[in-house]
Amino acid sequence: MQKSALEIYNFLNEKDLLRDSPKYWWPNAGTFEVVVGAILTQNTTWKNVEKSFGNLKGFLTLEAFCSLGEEELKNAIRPSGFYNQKAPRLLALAKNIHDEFGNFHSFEEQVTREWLLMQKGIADESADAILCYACYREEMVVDSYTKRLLKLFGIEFKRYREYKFFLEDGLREAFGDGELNLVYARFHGMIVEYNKRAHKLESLH
DNA sequence: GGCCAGGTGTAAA
DNA sequence: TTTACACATGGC
Repeated sequence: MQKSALEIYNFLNEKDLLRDSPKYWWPNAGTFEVVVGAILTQNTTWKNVEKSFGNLKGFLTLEAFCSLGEEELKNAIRPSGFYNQKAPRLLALAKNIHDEFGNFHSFEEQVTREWLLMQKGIADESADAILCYACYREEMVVDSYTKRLLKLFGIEFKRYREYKFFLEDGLREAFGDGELNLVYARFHGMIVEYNKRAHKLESLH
């Protein structure tokens, strides 16, 4: 029953789950928009994040985003919920990125996981989402879908990092260095798509 | 009408 | 360190 990370990867990879997705799965990978999306999607469906993005057209660069007022931002992100806490956290984060790194490109090259974890509103999962999909780092995201899927294979841990290392280490052996960022990015993407689909079809498996 | 969504911060034991 | 709870809209 217990499977390796590679076996789970292959199980998902056979299903062509990313057929309609971008290369890195997350929309507009490598842009500041990923940072905003990582916060907005916390305990929120992506559909509702897209509604907020629709209200933020023209403001999804670091510089433009910093020019938003708090009330203005709250209004725009209302569809994604928790807007009273997400708005100030997003503005503080954008301002800190600008003050610390100057522009998004420098942020992408220089930011560390530790720096992200110091920001209010960012914990393990959001930090890894930003590192993996905005900064192309070799960090794999673990979310509730991931834990749910691994449980189906009889795998359960207590801590976030145990899940993360189980998956990262298992794939590093199989793929080696070089394309690990892409492998991690797509692995997490497949896990999310599998759950979305499984939910729709009552039960796959 | 109730439950859940691509979580996080805080307070209290 | 662990647990409990607030945060909020929208879809089914």
